[in-house]
Amino acid sequence: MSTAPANIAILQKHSLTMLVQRELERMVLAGELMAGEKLNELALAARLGVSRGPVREALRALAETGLVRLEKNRGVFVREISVTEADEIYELRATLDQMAGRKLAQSILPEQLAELRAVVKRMQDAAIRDDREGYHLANLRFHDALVEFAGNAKLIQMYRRLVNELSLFRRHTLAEPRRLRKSTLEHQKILALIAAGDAEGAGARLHEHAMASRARMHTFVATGTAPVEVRRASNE
Amino acid sequence: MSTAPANIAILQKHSLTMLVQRELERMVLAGELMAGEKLNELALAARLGVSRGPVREALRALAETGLVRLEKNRGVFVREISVTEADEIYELRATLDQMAGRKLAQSILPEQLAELRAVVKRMQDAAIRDDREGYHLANLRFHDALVEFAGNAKLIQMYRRLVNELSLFRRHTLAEPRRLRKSTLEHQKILALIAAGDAEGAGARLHEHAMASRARMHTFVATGTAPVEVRRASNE
DNA sequence: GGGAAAAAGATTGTTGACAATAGGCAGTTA
DNA sequence: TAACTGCCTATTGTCAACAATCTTTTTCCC
Repeated sequence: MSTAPANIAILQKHSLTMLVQRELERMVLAGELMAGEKLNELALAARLGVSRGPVREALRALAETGLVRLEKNRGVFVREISVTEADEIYELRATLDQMAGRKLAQSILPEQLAELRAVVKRMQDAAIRDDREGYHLANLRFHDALVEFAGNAKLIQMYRRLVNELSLFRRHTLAEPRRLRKSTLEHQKILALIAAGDAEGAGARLHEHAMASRARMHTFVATGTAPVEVRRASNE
Repeated sequence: MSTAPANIAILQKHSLTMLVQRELERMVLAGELMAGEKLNELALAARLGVSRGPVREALRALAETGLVRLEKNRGVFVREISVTEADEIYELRATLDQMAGRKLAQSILPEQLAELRAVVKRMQDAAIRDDREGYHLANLRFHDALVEFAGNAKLIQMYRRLVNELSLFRRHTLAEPRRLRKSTLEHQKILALIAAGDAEGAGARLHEHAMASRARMHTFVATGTAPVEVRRASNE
């Protein structure tokens, strides 16, 4: 445990409800609470060292963000995202990505461009090392930063909510090495279009990019395996 | 009051928290609770005939939807939407409208088309009678139906949340009669594009449509009056 | 009279207790 | 054996009381 003064300072700014909400969200996103799992109020309260009140309030809030589902008199469950719903989210995300790309191409600052390039570099390194987890994290960060830099607070809020919900979908189709390298190139291309100020081009490319990952999800669901990349006639 | 059996049935399906949440949302959207107003938990509980528990839970949920704002140890306030934020919402809504139009143009059913045409008819009638309230309602319904018929549950959920938040923005720039008639024509044009299956055209037109209303909002905010329509050289 | 300090009041944050419901178990009946 | 009935337990829904914090009013000093 940490020092008492620090905890006091934290409590002065945040209520227990907010802390519990944040912690529960973390647990869900980290997979400590699994999709479909039933959440016992008393058990959670005991685990977090608070009473049921704050836990209930936090769960009500989380239900609104889509991370949990309430059933009257039956309890709270970590939400399960169906293929249909995941599909809808992918589609929406494609639209939001497109909007972000369009906006960012018209407004990007040098330091933002530098950060995005650094992230792509991390993706590249991860791809070379075949570090799928690292690649995945960098990929998330790339798109999050893209949307963040677009400068629309509501957009980033909605985008993050969608990404969170999607994380409840069955664990990501971990791609094969070839896909990682190819995807890195796609990100570089997107970044180039943004840097060039090509709003429509960047937007279209991002939309495609998101829809392609939606298609891969479908293939994965249908076959139960990562889709085999069709070997292109070109190099590699 | 209604009959006892009916109330029992309602309570069996919905908890007090859910009922309170729904009622509070209604009150906020109806303007019974005004933007910026402080909400007293005890007063609300008394007014609704429940204890503070359900009220607090409902308020936590509403905070997540953006209708209220929480300040620790200070209370809950009906959210106020700044011009900046309204601007962001308008922009996002334009993107979502575009997506809805694109999708709907590829999938619309005869009965959906009929319903949308009926709504436009209501707009037309309201415009002729100079019934601004009626026009406004029909306009809301048109866009809501459009998004609903697009067939993406997440999309409609997001869209409605944005529209709700926007209703907290200072009361709508009630347009002059000429604008009403012109706007009706725009809706007819949009519907025609959708009916013709022109996905890109419908989407683009809807985006424009939403961005124009954003621009009118800005003019309204800047001048404090409804923007005067620039008389076009063409026929009325 | 003005302003700071202190006390009083009001409101929120948190807790524990009670009531109501769902789900499981045993016992009974056909 | 299968299905039904009635208890029992675990869990959720709701409430009221207590503690902590903020706000307002009063008091006191200059």
